[in-house]
Amino acid sequence: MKINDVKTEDIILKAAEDEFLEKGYSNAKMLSIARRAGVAHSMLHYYFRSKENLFQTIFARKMQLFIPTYEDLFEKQLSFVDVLRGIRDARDRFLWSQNSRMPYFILTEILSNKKNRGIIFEVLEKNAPQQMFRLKEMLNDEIAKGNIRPVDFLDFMMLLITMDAASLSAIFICKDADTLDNDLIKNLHDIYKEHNIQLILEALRP
Amino acid sequence: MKINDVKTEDIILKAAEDEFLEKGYSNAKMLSIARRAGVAHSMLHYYFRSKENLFQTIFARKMQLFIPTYEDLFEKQLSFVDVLRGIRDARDRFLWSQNSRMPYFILTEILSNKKNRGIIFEVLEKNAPQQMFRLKEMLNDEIAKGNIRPVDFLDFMMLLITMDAASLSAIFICKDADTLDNDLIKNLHDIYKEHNIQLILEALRP
DNA sequence: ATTATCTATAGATCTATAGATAATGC
DNA sequence: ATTATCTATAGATCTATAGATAATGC
Repeated sequence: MKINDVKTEDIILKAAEDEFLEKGYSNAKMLSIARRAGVAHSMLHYYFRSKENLFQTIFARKMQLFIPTYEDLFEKQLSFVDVLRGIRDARDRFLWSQNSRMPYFILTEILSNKKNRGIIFEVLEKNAPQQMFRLKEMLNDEIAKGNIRPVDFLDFMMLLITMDAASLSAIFICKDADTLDNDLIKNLHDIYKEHNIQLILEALRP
Repeated sequence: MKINDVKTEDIILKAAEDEFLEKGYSNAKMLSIARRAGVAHSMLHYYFRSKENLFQTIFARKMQLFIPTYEDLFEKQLSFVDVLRGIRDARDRFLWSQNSRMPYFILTEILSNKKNRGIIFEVLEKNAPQQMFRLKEMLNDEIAKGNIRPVDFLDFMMLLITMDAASLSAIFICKDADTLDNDLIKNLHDIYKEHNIQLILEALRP
């Protein structure tokens, strides 16, 4: 039974993930998730109690993939901007690779929902506390040097993540839209990355 | 009766607009709109037949405000970039002024929904056909001169609107978020405007 | 006589649970 | 004996409409 136990639970999680990403929390339906998973919908409640809980479980897990391999990033004595670039690349890979609706999802369901907004930071704090600490140190260093105006660390992170998610959402919408060729989309994607960092640093200039 | 007729219809429209902007199409409820408007919910169907229709009616009307006073923009012999800046400013004023959830709404309900995506273009084409024609001419001119790679006019417009709506959504989320001061938000807002145009022109370079 | 408004309710969903039945571990 | 699964259904909504009642125009 243990074997089947794990399997069913995972099948439900996968089905729920697809459903939530595709339709967002409110439009996602328990019956639809059950249908995707090929189980009776009472199973969703058996394993996860409620829709709310199923959602939370998925995204606490999903967000863990947000944590990239930061290990070596701080060993290289990189400049602040280069560290930001490194982190952004990891974030970008995560947002872009998984499912092209992911950035859009992060923006609409996580960032714009105060109740869910903390999830990202909780996961970061929990899974990469040392890296967060190092980054915070670097930020405060820049502030002390007068390169950046005083800003709260979490606000700073919020800024980075939100701008990224928004840009990638826009690119996803354009990609999915009409006759725009892939070449142009790739171009946009490459260019936004550097622009977003410059934009934020500019906005944070004292 | 004519007097009361118009009033009720407008009260419903206003209530529906608030509800749709706040919650999005799916989460908006007819009963909730009726409650906001202070009328029996059957009234919504009396005037607008269905939820779908009510939505369409509101946003066809709302989107008309998207059309700024472009009249003088093309008289001044401005460069292509400056025309883009002028149009962007008008778009920005519209998105920013109305209701701070407007950019977010445009992104999530209009742009990311294929069925609704045409609304913006329909309205533009209907209410500012000459300006659209002039802009199209300018774009094709830039393409002919080799400053911009060949791109469909509607795709180009889509790009501009989507990037703007996304950036403003991000800024709105940050604004609404935490302890970020208004100064910083204003900075971000000022800077993104020029960045977005540069980003798009860069991405469109041949 | 026509138009506007309200009350009541049909018919579809949707989340969640109760209770029966099947599968596994000991 | 315990765990997993299914069927059936309660209880809340939600959209939409039917039909009665009130308000206005002629």
